[in-house]
Amino acid sequence: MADLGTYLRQKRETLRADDPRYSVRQVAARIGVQPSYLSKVERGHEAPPSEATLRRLAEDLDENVDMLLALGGKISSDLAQIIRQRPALFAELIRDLRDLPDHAVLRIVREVRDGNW
Amino acid sequence: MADLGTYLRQKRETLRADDPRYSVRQVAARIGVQPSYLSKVERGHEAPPSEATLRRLAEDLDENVDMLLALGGKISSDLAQIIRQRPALFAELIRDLRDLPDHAVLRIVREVRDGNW
DNA sequence: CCAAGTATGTAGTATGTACTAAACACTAAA
DNA sequence: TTTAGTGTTTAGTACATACTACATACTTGG
Repeated sequence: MADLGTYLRQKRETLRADDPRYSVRQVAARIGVQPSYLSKVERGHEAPPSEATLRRLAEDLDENVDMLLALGGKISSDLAQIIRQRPALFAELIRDLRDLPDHAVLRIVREVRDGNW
Repeated sequence: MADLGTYLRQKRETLRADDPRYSVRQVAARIGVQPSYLSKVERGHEAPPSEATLRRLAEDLDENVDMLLALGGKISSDLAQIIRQRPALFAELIRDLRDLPDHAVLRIVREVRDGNW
């Protein structure tokens, strides 16, 4: 997978192709950071932004928050909290799911959602 | 649930009841920190230690690592990495599991382990 | 009672996180 | 040709994290 900076730049440039509102400066202004900072993040000259800033970026660029956070080396604080509430249980489950293919995990998601538990 | 400091002190004092090697000084020496630091952590006068230090503590006190990390507001880095590899998928699953009772989650763990997927 | 071991108080530090602020250099339109 | 917008460079900052080092005070077995 691409690193955060590369991914952000690519996405922003794509949006910018049909909308000039997606310049570094204007995106930065909308999400509340300095353009110089966003520029550095996109080029990997700066560590990934905070969770709050990544959330605003995800919204502005219409991207999946959990994905952007992951690229920034972070995990959504609401997920972290859920895990911390039952650490041993979730740790066991997640480690067991590490090698399962996507479709198998998705099947579990669906079963849980259907209430078969 | 108790906070990290209280929990650590309780556990250490319990061990110390039949083994003088579990004084603040001696535990601190074994896990490689200053006794003053461990003392402050146990009394909640200091922020939780790093993941590495919590791991050494867990081993010395024979405690569950994921639990101590959770009490310290952290998530094991290996779990974080597993989640970051498939962020959207795991995010969905974990949020769906939030309200499931322990026994239901355990059933999933067992099914995954039995290879019924 | 005193010496050894115990816990704790106070002060300070190195590194990382998450940015800001201002200036600079380029491009294209009016 | 200047001005409005673009991205970038450089320098610096406020706060958090994760401790250390040393001094002080308590406690308990011999």
